[in-house]
Amino acid sequence: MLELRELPDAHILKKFADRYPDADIDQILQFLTFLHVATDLSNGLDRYLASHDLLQGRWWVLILLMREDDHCASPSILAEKAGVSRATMTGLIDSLQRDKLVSRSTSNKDRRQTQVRLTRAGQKKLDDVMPDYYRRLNQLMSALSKQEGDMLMTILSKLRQQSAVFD
Amino acid sequence: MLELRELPDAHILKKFADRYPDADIDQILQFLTFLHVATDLSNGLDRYLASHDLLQGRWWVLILLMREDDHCASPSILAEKAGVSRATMTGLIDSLQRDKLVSRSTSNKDRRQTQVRLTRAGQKKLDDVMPDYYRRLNQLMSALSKQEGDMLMTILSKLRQQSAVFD
DNA sequence: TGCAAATAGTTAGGGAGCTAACTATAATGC
DNA sequence: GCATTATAGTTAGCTCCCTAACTATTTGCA
Repeated sequence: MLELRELPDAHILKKFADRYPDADIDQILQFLTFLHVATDLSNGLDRYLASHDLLQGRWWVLILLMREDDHCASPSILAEKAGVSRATMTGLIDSLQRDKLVSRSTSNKDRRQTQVRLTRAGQKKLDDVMPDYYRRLNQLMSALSKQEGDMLMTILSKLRQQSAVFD
Repeated sequence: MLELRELPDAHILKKFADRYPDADIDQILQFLTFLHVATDLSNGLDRYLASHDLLQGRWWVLILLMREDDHCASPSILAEKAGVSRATMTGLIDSLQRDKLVSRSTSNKDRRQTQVRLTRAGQKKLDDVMPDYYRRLNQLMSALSKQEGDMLMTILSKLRQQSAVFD
């Protein structure tokens, strides 16, 4: 996602609105600011995770595995839940396995399937990362009042319902 | 940014809250949903732009050039305003130049500097892309009332002020 | 039963982002 | 006035994402 360090000022917005009459300045600012702030936060999260030799993709795989009662899942399931392609998941699992945070084994029932398992080192990695992550998240989200938090969820839900507008 | 197709349910959140006492379930859901919706919209925007042979990075360079009165800027300025590294900007300009949407020329005043200029074809590309983009944006943001739009900007501003929490 | 279709995972190749190192030019300062 | 330092841009090599194509295995149906 683009960082968009310079949002348009009034002069520029007018220039675009003149050439493109459908442009609605408030809507443009809301949308671009939304993407801008989300990108900022996402990059910030990645910087924090990088200090623990993780990034969002690898981190999320560990979390998905910890969610499972037996700490196991197949690459396909992980790919689907993480929202990445199976090919990308292969790479993420490769790199986590290299760091011994997960292990791979072939399923006995279906020899096409691989079982990915969270190792003890993987659980320890999460135990290192998560408490501080939650503390930082708490600091971030405490900037919003209870009402604002509720309103944010309402707004996000309405935007999500429109997510096909670009298709 | 991660797509996070499966947000946690109550059972999973409890499991994490038990192991990590600092976890605040509402805050986690707000934050993950925020990143999730933003990623959805960003991916949607990319899909729309891809139908015009653009992605956010290339598209934003064209917009930044159109903002300038003489439709010119240096790679450094463009990199700074787009929020990408100068190296990335070199690649974006290379590919836009290959498609003849921008041109490069060396500045006479400072021979280290390059002038990047929006070509007529580049302007035409924007004229193809922007009206429909604004119409789709209008449809998206019209899901929010005036109050909700204002509240969104307030919330985003508060979150942005906390963007250093992950540092 | 045996062959076609479906499924799981990986590999190959491409795009866009990054940092670090390099080249060319300009500015500064002894 | 020349050497040092700073600046503009590019190149090289990395990550992580993608799609398409490939291999191995299982399923299903004639």
